[in-house]
Amino acid sequence: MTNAGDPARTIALLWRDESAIPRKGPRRALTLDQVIGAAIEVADADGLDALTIRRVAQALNTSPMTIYTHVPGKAELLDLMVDAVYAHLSRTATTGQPWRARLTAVAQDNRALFQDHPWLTTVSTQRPVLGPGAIAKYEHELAALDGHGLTDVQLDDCLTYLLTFVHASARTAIEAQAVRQATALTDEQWWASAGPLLARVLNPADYPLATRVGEAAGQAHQGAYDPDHMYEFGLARLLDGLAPLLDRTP
Amino acid sequence: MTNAGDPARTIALLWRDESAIPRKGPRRALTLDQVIGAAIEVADADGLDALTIRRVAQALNTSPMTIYTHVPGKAELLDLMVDAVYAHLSRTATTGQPWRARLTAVAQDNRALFQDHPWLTTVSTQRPVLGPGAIAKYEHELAALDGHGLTDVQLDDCLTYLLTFVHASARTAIEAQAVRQATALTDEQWWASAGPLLARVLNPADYPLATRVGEAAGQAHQGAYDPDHMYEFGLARLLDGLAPLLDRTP
DNA sequence: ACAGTACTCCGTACTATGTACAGAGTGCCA
DNA sequence: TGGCACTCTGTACATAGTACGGAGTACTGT
Repeated sequence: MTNAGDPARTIALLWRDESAIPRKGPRRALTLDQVIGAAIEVADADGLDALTIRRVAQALNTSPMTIYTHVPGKAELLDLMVDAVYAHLSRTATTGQPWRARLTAVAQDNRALFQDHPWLTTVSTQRPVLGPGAIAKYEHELAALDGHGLTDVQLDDCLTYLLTFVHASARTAIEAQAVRQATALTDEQWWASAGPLLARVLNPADYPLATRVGEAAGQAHQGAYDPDHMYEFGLARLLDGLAPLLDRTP
Repeated sequence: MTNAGDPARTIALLWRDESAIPRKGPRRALTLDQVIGAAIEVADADGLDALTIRRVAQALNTSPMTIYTHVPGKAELLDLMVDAVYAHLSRTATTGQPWRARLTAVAQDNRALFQDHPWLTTVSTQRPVLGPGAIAKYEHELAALDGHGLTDVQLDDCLTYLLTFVHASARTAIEAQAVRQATALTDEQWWASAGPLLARVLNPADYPLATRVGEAAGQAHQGAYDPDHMYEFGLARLLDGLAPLLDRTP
């Protein structure tokens, strides 16, 4: 989805390169930031599916094609949206604290970002968006890992590993919520409808572990995946896994 | 995307419930499995975006609307596709081996699955597809974790944690590849185009860590994220993180 | 045997979306 | 003051999912 078209144009837009701004023609009624802001509002409110050029234009009281005078296409608009929310990421200061606290804060900040902008879990961000927001975020997060004798490559590895985890667990959480809304069924209702049917076709003796564990997990998390629990559990494992690398220099 | 519509209908389809098969009307020219198979072939070859009802119909030499006599809609078709590929997952036998080997095998099997069916990383699988393939997969994978004194809930937690990791890292790998194909640029070409521009707008002094580490990581992985390296690194950390839970009973 | 009816198959058509194109108007620069 | 680069906008096209309805088919109860 992201990163289509001319990289030069995208980078000029991301960094608001003055030299790329045309000097002729009528005064524009909107700024780029207004377009990006409107797009983010739409996506925050109704998700990526609802993010259409027409919808953004409507929010800005203009015509769809006007959007294209600010942005080459939808893919570039997404890149700009991503960088904009990265720029506003809350960056908890944790200098001097132990590494577990610092990494927990980084994870927490990212988790909050995904909660505020659920669509962010959905956009592909390969060939990472190289805007000022993204770079600043990277700088801040690397700082949380610095000073433990890691090589530069390891620094990047550890951070990527952490962010991948937060991304994935946020994605799961958001998806669960989205499905619930889309279906307009609570998990209990869904199970009430699907459960009996499943019982008719599924023979527990064929899948002893699956039925036992599935039931136990379902009970424990009241009928569904529990995103908060998954996050807590995963983060604890993740930090334990990094300990051998980070506990050398305190 | 997935899990829309009537859960009862979906489950009946997933389990090929005989009692849900109509007894009247003309003999059908296609079986459900043919439809699913054709859909999987399309998605394997050209990705989820290319998976359209019209395309599946074409592959089966029939009309688009005929597909709808087999499947209520595209969402249900996706559920069926997911369960079908789960059913064919390679299940490496590892009974008796140490837990690290067993979990590595589970991860590897899933990784291979994602490589064979890249679209699988993209489909939302919340409110997990409860078909025979998915359950059999769950049963097999739980077995790899069983016998270390974990509670049922912990069993589920650990497995989910592992699968989330494999899913996320596969997703990153696939996305990187997809972008490369879509852009028709190699990473070197892309950087050649974007690099100089970036150098003009980005002041390295503002982001010392980011530029240093970014460059080091870029060099080490020859210009881009290296999915294989990310997977190896992540899996090692992941197993280290699970060790405190699993090393108690051998 | 025969009607009724619940199916399958499929052409048509509606809606939504990204975006190309072209025309009209506007304001900087030589 | 002309010219041209640019903005704004209406129209239009291609591609989706899928609702609808009609024609034909085969199982069911009489």
